[in-house]
Amino acid sequence: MMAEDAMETACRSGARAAAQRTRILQAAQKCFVEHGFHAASMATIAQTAEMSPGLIYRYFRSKSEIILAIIERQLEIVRERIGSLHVANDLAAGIADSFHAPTDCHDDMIIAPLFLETSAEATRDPQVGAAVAAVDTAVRTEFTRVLMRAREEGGYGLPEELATKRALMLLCLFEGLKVREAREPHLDHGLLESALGDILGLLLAPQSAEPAG
Amino acid sequence: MMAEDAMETACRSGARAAAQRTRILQAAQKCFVEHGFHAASMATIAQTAEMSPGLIYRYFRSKSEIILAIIERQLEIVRERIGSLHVANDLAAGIADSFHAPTDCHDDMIIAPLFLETSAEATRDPQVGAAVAAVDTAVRTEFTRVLMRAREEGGYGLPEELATKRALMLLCLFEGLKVREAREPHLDHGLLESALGDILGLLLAPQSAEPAG
Amino acid sequence: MMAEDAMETACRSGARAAAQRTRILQAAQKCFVEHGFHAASMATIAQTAEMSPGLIYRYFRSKSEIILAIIERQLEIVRERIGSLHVANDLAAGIADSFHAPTDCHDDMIIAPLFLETSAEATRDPQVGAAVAAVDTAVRTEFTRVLMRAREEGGYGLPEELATKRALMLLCLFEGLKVREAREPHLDHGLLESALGDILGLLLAPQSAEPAG
Amino acid sequence: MMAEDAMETACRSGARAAAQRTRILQAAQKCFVEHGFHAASMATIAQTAEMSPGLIYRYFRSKSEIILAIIERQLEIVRERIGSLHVANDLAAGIADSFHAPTDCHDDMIIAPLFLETSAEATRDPQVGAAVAAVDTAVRTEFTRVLMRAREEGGYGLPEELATKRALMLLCLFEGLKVREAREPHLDHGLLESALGDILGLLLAPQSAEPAG
DNA sequence: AATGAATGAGCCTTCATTCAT
DNA sequence: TATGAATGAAGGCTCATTCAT
Repeated sequence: MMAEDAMETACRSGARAAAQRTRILQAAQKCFVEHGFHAASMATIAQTAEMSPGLIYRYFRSKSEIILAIIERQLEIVRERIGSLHVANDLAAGIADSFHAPTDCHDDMIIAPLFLETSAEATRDPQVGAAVAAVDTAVRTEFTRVLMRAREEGGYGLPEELATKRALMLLCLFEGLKVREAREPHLDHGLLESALGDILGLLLAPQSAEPAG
Repeated sequence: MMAEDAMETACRSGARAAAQRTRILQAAQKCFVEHGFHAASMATIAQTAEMSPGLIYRYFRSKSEIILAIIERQLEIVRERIGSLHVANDLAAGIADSFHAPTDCHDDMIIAPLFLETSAEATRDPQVGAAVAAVDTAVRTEFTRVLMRAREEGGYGLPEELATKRALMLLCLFEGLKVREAREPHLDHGLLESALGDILGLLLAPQSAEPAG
Repeated sequence: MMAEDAMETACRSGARAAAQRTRILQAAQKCFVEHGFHAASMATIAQTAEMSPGLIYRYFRSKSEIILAIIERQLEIVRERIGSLHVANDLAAGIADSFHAPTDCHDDMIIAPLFLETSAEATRDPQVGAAVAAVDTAVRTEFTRVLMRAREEGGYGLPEELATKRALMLLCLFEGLKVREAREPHLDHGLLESALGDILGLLLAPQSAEPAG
Repeated sequence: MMAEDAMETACRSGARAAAQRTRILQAAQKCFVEHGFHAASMATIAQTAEMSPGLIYRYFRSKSEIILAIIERQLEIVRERIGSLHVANDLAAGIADSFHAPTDCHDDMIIAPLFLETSAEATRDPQVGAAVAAVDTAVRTEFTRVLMRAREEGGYGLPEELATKRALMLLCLFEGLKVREAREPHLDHGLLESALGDILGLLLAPQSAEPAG
């Protein structure tokens, strides 16, 4: 009721504030991975972030805003990854490795449970649905572009129609891997890598004559 | 007063009891799809089932038992579907169609949001994790078997190692489709069908000489 | 709404009805002893009485009416026991024996937990309080009368004032034994009997010269 | 901001926390006396304590923990009282006075309804049963010791066997008084005091020759 | 007379959020 | 900025009671 700088309604700015927000988001992500969006309580998040529950509300308006931020960050990671299709040499190995990576609070990974809950939430929350659809469309578009690009330019030289189909299937495949990560975490690493090698070989092979579907 | 001594699944037996259980499960499934496992309240489920909250507990011991029952039913559907790979003629079309099917309480469909939440839950609840892993392993095994079976016997005549890899990728692909269903519900139906046709053609093609990965 | 014999508002009459009431009361008593007045549910009582919950309400208007009936029966037993002071020979042994009697549904025993819960309830429910106080006063009066009666008439020949005091103390003693029964159920039987013999000897001894209080 | 690192009894520490715990326990005791352990609701307790229901759970894990705390406190009072037999002068008056003391939330009194419900609960809850039995045994032991102690040392000079019996009977008598307090709250004070004087005179009298039982 | 399915109020408990300090 | 005590609205679940059969 005294010094009350009421002009800062939303979030804060400045280096300190950013650090706090990051701290909270990392804690929240850890809790969400461990318990899910709903089962993770603000108290637990606060404890994990080693701060008081009240303080969190200085940086986020609500729990749902934190969830949105986490989802947004996950989408951001996807956006950052767009284009990694270039490096076709060890693609299978890279993807397979990220499969068995530890679920730590790595800030640059698509965490399977978060991905799944986000995808489910997309069917309920229009805001999430729109954001997710936008990113996915962008990814498919970029995938398609890379598949169409000439081989000598680091692409795969597929004709547009085929590239569009293959891009979609690639996306499904990668997302399916996230599902697999959650449902069968002890999946054999060697099998996974060679299976990926096989299918990527098929999908990205230079086109001469298509097999009859 | 009708067939009295029927299968005693859980708490009560009898035709009436079975009908009530079904009614509850359908209502619960609807609520879970709309709000998620944890956000759906027993009160909402009761209202959807057009009964009082207390009555539900005559047929299910707890909310979590209902969740488990729903999950178990979804897994059951998967089990029932194992082997549909045989019918390779319109496989792509069939899968694509089920993609755009209405999300009604149809009792024989794998509902995308439920599938995703279940997969996420598998990460946390060991009971769910075990059930899910068991089913998935069975599916992969059956997929592999079909891929290995001779063409004249309705199979695809793949050698074992390749069949194992392709089965895994097929599973990922199908699961990825469920993700897509949630994230991009308005995906173009024709594209999806032809993309599926293309990739299934690649994966299930008769083997003469493999393309170099 | 059809044949509705509305003239039977309260309980039923007839041999069958009485038997049912008894059956219910015995079941209720057993449940109350095991779980307490509040923790025992009507469903449990019904199950114990091997009848449906609904049927109970044909014979008792409410659970609280059953509780009252049980309390009333316990008081009745007390009333019936009034006057047993006559038989002074084996009084100590008799009391001590009833201490270690099995807690079965014996219909003619003062059950310790019921006695205690009833006494507690007496401080809350005026109806119970009044009934209990009435019985206790009667008991004290009768005790006093016996203590005053001449020895040759089966009494103890105490003067009125002393008899009044001793009657009160005897009542406390007996009630204290009920408490002991609940709190120290494995109390040594021999000790109890001889302790009772000792104190009864003191209290009921022929009066020549009183000790100075 | 005051004495910060105090005794950490349960969940929280600090002067404020202790005060809150006390506040809750006093409110709970009042409610338990008025309604009984099970009939008193957390909402009522919270209202009595003039706080929100949720806050109680900051200081107690559950209702049952509160009940246990109340019971434990009552037992503690008994422990503190052990040994008051010394002061034989006005013993009868003192006991009689405490009989008619107001039932306020005095923190150092054995409240009759609580005592009775606790005793009944001892029959059902093993934890309560054990605690109660332990205290009672201690009390009897101490009573016996005092009765055996030489008169010149503030005791009553009874031989061991007799002391054991009389100690048991004294305990019953005192407990019976608690029953009486609940069942006949308007019992004549003068009568009670003189009756106690009489019986204590008998039980604690110097031993020369026992009367024949 | 008898059943047991059904109701709905109320109970214990949790938790997102606020606010005095 | 930071705390954590406090709130109060649900949430899951139980149970006395009713009623169609």
